Amino acid sequence: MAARNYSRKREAILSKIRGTDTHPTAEWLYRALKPQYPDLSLGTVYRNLALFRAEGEIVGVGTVHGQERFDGDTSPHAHFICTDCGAVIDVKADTADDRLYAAVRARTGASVTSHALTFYGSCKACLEAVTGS
Amino acid sequence: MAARNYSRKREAILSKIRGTDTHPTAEWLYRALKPQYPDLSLGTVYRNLALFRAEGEIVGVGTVHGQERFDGDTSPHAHFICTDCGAVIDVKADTADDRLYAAVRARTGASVTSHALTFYGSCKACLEAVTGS
DNA sequence: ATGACTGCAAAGACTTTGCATCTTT
DNA sequence: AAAGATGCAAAGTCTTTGCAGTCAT
Repeated sequence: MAARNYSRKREAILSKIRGTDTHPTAEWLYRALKPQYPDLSLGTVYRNLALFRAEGEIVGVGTVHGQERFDGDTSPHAHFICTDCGAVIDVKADTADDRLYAAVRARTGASVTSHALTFYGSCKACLEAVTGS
Repeated sequence: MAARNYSRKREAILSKIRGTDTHPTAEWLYRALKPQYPDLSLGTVYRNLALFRAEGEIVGVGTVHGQERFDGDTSPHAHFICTDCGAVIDVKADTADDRLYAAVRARTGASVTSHALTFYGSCKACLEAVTGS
């Protein structure tokens, strides 16, 4: 069962993810923690992210511009992803209720454990950058 | 404006995508077409997929087990993804209506152009493989 | 001590791209 | 001929992993 030992860096990584709403990449976390943990390695960040995800402590939001984005907020909510700048923004609205789960289950014969609702488009900042307003 | 020339292989790739509901990967398409087009290269598949996607002729469904999955059916519908075997199954149910789009727009100030609703879990086949039924 | 965690660097996997060649128009 | 499309192989990115050393229990 792979008993988990305490790890200062692991705590820092989890804390960092939970302390931001930018839905960071592994690289972002690495850079953010590097100043405080000069000997931190990217491999450790990846390893811990995989661990957190396996344990349900964080969630993957999907791949944006080739990099996986993570979310420390595991409560059900949707996301908006800017296809221009790659920003991932929380959207506190979600309509996938129990009835929908049941419907998917009925139609596919599968066991449904989670879902993701994601919107795409251009974020406010990118829109304004174009119009110059 | 990059006028497009006719290409036998391009047609075959698009046709292949549209002729399956497996939401294939680039590799899958490559293998599927290789017998009939022995000199087809993987690069060509990727190039055309990128082109189709840019033109809205196909849609990316997301990355599953590290590989992007494509869908030739661009009509609005949801997907179920089996986290065990990676199967991607169409779900003809979707609740993201205009009101939701408007809500996201209002909350984020962004322009919303599309969305994706994806369910995760274990597909029927994988469930049965476990129980041995 | 024993098992877990990490740094480092190499390896892996998927996708993109440069260039010469062949096709389409 | 001019512009576009492709094959091939190299390069690029992101992520995973083997190994030896370090830390937690």
